[in-house]
Amino acid sequence: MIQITLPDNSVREFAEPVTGLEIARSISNRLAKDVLSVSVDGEIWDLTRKIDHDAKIKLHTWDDREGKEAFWHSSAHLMAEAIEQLFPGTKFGIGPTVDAGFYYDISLPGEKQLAEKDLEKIEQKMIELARQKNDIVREEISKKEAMQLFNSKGDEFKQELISELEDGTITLYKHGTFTDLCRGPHIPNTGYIKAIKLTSIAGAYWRGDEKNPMLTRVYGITFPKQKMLTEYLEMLEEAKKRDHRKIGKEMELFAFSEAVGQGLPLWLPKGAQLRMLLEDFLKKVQKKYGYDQVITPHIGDVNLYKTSGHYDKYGKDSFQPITTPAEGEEYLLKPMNCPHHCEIYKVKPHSYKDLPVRMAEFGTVYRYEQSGELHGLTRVRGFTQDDAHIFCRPDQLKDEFKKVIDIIFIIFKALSFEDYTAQISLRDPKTPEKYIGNPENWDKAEQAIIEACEEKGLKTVTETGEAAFYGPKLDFMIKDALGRSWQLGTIQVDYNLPERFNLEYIGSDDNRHKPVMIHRAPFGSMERFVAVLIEHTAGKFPLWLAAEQAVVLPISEKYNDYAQKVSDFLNISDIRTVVDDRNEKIGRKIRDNELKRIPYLLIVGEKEAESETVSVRRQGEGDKGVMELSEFAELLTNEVRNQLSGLYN
RNA sequence: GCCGGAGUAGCUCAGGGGUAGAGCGCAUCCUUGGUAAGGAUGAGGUCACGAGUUCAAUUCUCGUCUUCGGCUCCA
Repeated sequence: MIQITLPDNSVREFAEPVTGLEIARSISNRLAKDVLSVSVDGEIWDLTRKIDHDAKIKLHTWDDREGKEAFWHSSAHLMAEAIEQLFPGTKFGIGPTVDAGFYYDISLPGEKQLAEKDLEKIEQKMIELARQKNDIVREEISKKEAMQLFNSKGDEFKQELISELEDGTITLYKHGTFTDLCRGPHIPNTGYIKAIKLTSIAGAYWRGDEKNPMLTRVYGITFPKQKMLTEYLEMLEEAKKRDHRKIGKEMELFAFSEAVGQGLPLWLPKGAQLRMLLEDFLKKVQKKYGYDQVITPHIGDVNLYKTSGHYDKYGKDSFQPITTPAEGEEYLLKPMNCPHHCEIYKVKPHSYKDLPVRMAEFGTVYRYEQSGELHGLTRVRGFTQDDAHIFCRPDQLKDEFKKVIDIIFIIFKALSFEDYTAQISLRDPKTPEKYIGNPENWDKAEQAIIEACEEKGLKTVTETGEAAFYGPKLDFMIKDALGRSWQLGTIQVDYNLPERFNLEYIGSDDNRHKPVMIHRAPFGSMERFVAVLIEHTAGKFPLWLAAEQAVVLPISEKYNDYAQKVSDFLNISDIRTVVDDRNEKIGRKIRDNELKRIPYLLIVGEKEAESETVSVRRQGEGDKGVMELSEFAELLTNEVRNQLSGLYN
């Protein structure tokens, strides 16, 4: 008797070894149709593999990551089969799954290059092969046999992979005419794959090392239903519409100019307005939390960055030093603000009573990012960090950390960022050489972060080995409406710079002590934050951030004067208002201004002019009825105040 | 930086060895209108830049720059 325990702890008994598929069938036919893979005592198996011992299992369908992975992994094999049939002699690297789909790294025979046109041919072939419903069969093989097999195929990539595997653990998967070295698991047969889209071709170095030959990487995605592919493609279209590069151009927020240089954003008036509103908001919050605003230059003596250690780390990847008429004098565009802030700390001696010192600056930094890495506003060569450094006593660390978390909460609330994850990055104790500072301090800092998060009720994920070389950190990742994850805010503990800059305070014991530094940037950088904000809101910013909060639309030119009066009144009431006095019909003005994403449209004609009112329309929501001017102003003021309540409470 | 696409009007894009087209936007005029596109006329382009092939290049070839998708690197 074999006892199979299901996730709900119910137990099913089978007289003989049983496959995942058979178990699913014993539960329901529907499940048998949907199931893609099975976990057996935590290990993911093929559905067709016999379970010959008592086990805890879980059946995975398309709704589970494990199910999708088996499906896409099999799809990668199917693609490889199609490519091998179309281009005999192709060598194969690796073909794993990714977040959305899969890829396979291949090396085509001779000088053959794959072009976009070829993708369609491969898709066709894949569909043809999928329809054959070939069983995907697992086979255990000795290392020697495996080597011989791929040697006969002349595939040095697979041989390299095999050479690193242990004998007795090597498995092959076969279907149709194709055999691959693979750990699995796979779906039972290729017929499950109904809809196929190969999405792109890219170059990729073998094993991710630029010293190795470059392979051709083919990306694709597949689905068990045609309809799912259609929906996926529609979702991609939706994502394109939200792209901050597109919206930024459309709304005239920012631009790039070849004449100025790659990766150097130009903030247009409306983008600058948006950015300044964000900065002013954060400045107010920071003031409330006891920060002092400072200002430092854009360049600094190269020795400053040698002291800080940034020269070693960024020097070769950065803009080259600026020389001066003086012999041997060199300056660097600053890659970081912290060295300057350390020097500010050193301007005068500090008593333990002065701490914490909190220094904030919207500091613009320059880093020579690789040209291929530049991307809209999310990765640029000159950007402004909403940087601040907190110099505190070790006993203040946790408290200060908690206060920074509070600031981040206020910001997230003001921008309705609800779906975020917080990641604690700790050092990897196995590689102490990667980190500087003594382990005792590291322990204290890591503990302080963990406790601060707990006390703030922050749900976190912990990643070991992801810490910066100088200290552990807490990062905030925001998911946009399409589920893509972006890293924004960061809080980092640093014992390194106080050491390097020899920072001190006089303790109550009259001795000199080293302060602890916290680096923090709730937005991360203004550029990236605005990019994410654009994608999150699709350009429909919350009222408090809209460059134009209301637009007055006169029904005809006869009411332009009244419209101007309305606009003047609202502007005096601190509501950013403009007038659309173009010679157009009201329907046209409504359409154009809706598309400009202005939150409130105020229609004024004969009735409104007589009664000193406005007819209010909310962007995306339509007619809201007629209101007194003062009533409308109050409505907006309250809405803004409500959005910024974190600041005022 | 590497691999592969792309660069035509302000924007989105079509075209193609004989010096260019659409829609939107813009300008002027008509229209003076009540909740998502009123009408007419017109102005805009060294077809990214440089070289080569050719009687002739925006079109073909090469290089450069920029940009897009990846890779690598990285806050």
